[in-house]
Amino acid sequence: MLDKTFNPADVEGRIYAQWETSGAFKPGRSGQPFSIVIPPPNVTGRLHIGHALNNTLQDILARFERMRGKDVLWQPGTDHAGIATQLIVERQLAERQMSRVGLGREKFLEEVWKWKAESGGAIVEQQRRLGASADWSRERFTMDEGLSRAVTKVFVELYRQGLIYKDKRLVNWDPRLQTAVSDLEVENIEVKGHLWHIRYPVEDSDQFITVATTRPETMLGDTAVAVHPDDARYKAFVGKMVVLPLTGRMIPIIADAYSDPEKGTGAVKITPGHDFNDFEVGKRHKLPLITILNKDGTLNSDVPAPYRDLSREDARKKVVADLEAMGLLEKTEAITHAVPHDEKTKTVVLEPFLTEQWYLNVEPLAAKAIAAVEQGETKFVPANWADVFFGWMRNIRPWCISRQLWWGHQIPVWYGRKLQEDTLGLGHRTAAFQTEPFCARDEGEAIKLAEEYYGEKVTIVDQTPAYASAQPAHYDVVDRQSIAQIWREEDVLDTWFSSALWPFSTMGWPDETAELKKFYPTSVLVTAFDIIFFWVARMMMMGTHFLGDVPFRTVLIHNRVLDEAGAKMSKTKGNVVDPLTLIDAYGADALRFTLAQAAGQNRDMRIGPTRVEGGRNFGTKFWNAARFCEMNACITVPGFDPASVTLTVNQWIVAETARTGAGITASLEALRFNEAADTAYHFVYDVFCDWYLEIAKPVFQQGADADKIETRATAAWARDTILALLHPFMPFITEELWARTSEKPRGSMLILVAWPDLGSLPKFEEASRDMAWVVELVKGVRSVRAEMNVPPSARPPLLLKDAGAQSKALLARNRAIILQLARLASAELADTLPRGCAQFVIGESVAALPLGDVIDLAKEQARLAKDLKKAHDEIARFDAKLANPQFVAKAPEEVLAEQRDKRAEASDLAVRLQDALGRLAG
RNA sequence: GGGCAAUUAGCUCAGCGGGAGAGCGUCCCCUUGACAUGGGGAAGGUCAGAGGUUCAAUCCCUCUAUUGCCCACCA
Repeated sequence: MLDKTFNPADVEGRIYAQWETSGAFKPGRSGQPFSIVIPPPNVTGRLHIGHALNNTLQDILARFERMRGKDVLWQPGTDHAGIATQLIVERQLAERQMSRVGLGREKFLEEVWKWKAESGGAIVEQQRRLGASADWSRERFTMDEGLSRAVTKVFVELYRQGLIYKDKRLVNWDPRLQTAVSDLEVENIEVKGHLWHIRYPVEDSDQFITVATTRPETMLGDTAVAVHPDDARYKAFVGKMVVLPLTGRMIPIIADAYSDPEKGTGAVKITPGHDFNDFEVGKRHKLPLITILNKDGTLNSDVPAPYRDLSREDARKKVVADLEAMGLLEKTEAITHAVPHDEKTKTVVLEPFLTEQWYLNVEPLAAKAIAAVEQGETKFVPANWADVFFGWMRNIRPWCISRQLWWGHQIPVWYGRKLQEDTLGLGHRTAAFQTEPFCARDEGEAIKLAEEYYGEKVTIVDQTPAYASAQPAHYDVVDRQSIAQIWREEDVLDTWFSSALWPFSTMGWPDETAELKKFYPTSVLVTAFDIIFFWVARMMMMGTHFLGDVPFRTVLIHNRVLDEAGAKMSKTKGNVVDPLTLIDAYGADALRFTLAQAAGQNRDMRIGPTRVEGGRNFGTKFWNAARFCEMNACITVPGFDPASVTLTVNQWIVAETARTGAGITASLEALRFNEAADTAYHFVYDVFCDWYLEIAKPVFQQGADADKIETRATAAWARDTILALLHPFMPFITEELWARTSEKPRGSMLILVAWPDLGSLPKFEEASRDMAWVVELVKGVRSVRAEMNVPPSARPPLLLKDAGAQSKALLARNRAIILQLARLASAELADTLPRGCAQFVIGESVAALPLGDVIDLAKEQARLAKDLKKAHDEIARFDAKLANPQFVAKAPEEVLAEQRDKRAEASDLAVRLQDALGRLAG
């Protein structure tokens, strides 16, 4: 006997283990391939509600297609998440009074791997808690050996194709981590700031030229002032020099169209070393470039002594104060402006900083990816996301792929240098310090390349020699025993570089594996819109470039999960909804079903305890329906043919179940999860429980034996079918019921049961018409009873007046059901109605409850009058339409006929209501 | 500054060229043998506003307003 409620905590773990050990998650069946790669979460992360949604949708598809007989590969794994992970480990080291630099690269990486081993399983365990049916035996990690091999191959090939190159230019620099970040990792945040107007004295005059800036400290690196060539105010100044305050340097006033006369003062300070635009201006005018910052963001030794080693913030204050003291600060305006921040922490202000970095010229790759989407080889769902994809791809810029981190794929480039023999120990030949990059798959190949290049033996040194970038005066530290040396590039690759290969690197590429052949391109990628650029676009580029085919046929973009109040979840706000807490409280099925129901196409979804409670209640409802079946001996009958049932109610539920199954199937095929979930929800509540099981009750209690047998078998069939249809959404509760609602153990777990094939079942149209009439009649009685305050315990008779032959037959056939559901003593035909009836119209008939003297005449009159008014309103609406000659002339015939029918219906209704009112009065 | 999306019942959202839907909440009734994590009934909406297309517009088009998001080098 089933308990009154389902207790998820008792069964989820057990059932999950059964699935996993049975091999149900593994591919290898004979059907058509269906594959999904999971967006790999950060290996040391924890499951948040966004993951829960993302994984739920994938799992629904995986389970659905598996039941449909496809050979499903759901590829799981995790991402090494360079910056995030390195930061965590550094923080832990700091707590132990240790540091990354103090440990050194090798030891530090050992620490990271240790941490990965400790915490790396957590998120995967959480995905299991959710019920994810991924093939864990294939779990991959972006830094594991196979994937690293793919990364190296891709890098080397792109390098040799000339698409990867090193360049010295401004990058977005994170002074805290001391690494470059890509454009995408920058978030411009509006902050309150100031616009300082600073006077620069013009040489040999008592005049000033005033520039406006939000970053006054950068003036220490100014190398020009630019004005617009057509700006009459400043024409006379062009070509003159100004004395840069605080430094005394002389810098030119130049004319450049970059300067916008409308903005600021119309004259703009040019700092090529610390501003992307100024960098370009500097190039155009061959201006010197001065870097004023150290890598940690403090001011370096190229600024006047009072400012050295100050933080950016302190330097700003001091510069402003000093200028003010000198009377060179014209005014200070309070403004709000966008300032580049680190996209993840949103706290660190990034600086444009001149460094040498590795870049990938993505333009040719983007062209292929764009073409693939244009040709429909990959489809976006919803389709409008393709425009977002196109918009970015068509304006794509070189991707800065190097990071000054230790945790990540170390760039497979070795630098070599060769000392001229005659310079050994002498220290005067700069040529000796020329370095040459060798891009290679491994050290051996690098040595080979270098030896070919230098024509002599090469030795490896551990890391960049101190003298590699040193000045010639340091010659004497040279290791004289080696003439030619190579050392490996210390930088690592952007995490997204390896993620971009995920769809094929996880399948064994670059080897030509059976998986690749069968499962690439993958069927669908399920992800959120915020990583279209970071991830989707880059997978598209790498896939089309290296595999010659797109990585996925469909990209399903789902929306973000907000908290119940509609706010974005963030740790700082403390409104993060933890999916594990929800699973603990309501069960994984409840969370999954709620997420699926909320997964509309357009809007962000709001999820919180009250919503999930609804999902839990749904599970309980169905659980109890199954419990009712169990109590009434509804046992799955092997070989039962739903097409063979004879009772109206059974024919009806067979047809309704088939309709529901078709609806869910179509919705899932179209990736409309909310539609599929809603269809199931309403079928269970409104059809199966509220009507079918209620009607089955009297059958089970006092029906004929043959009817009982058929209804039991049909109920069991319908229940089993619903279990299967619900399984993708609520795998645990359905699996548990599947196991517990059969006398003998079933042959297979539900996870591998075939998706219900309902297409060939008869429609049972007559039974459906019967039931529609019964439902309408019962609802009519209930409505009257409630409104007329007929006590629930009272069992009045029902009289049916003016019934036609069909209604008479319907009443006769379904009398028992009607009496039970409407709580009536009798239901008979009548030619006339006694006084004091509560009446309602059903079809051509009038149904009446004779209430005698207890009837509240005024109330009944009002009720009927209200209905009558409604009918009259409708008639008026249809008349207006039908009286329009344009409508009659132009509307399609079937629409016209439909409108006439409806008009007639409303008109008949009005007549009968009028009669009823008349009887009431008379 | 450019782009995208949204605006439907008190709240959260579906829907979508031919008679306005769900969940939650509210109100009334019911502890009836599957389920009170339940059942029955009801109230509640000129589908943001203004134009246009159409025989017909909540739905298509344009504009406006409001909100949210994305992108952008703005001193």
